[in-house]
Amino acid sequence: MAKSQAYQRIRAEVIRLVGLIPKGRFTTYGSIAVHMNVVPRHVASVLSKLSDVEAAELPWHRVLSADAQISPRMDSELKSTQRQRLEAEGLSFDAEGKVQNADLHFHVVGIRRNIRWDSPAGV
DNA sequence: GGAGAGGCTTACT
DNA sequence: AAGTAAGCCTCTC
Repeated sequence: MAKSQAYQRIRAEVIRLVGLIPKGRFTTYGSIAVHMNVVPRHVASVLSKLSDVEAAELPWHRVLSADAQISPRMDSELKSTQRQRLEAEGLSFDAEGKVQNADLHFHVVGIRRNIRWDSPAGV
């Protein structure tokens, strides 16, 4: 029995969902959180507390913040790593660290809440 | 057992 | 439009 079954469940789901993200796509903490019916912070916390093995195997870099940006609170090294990995997968980043064509590369995690990128008009 | 913090989000000011 | 404040639930000290 784990310390908290809830957290175990959450972590397992996060891992699974993140692992399901296809290459060249991304999703957001909020999307995952909503999908699991948890708060976004949990998703972030889970990712930050992942095991080394999981962090190495899991494409956590495909998880971005709500605005399709790399989380600014993240460690500097991780931020650059994340960006490099995403670029390596074919994603493009703006000078601000925003994903270009976010709506095109967004991976829907089961459900989708009302994603409000700045310009849905482009679609 | 209580208090602080956590890779976010949303809403109001 | 940008910045500040509160919220969510769980973990860790």
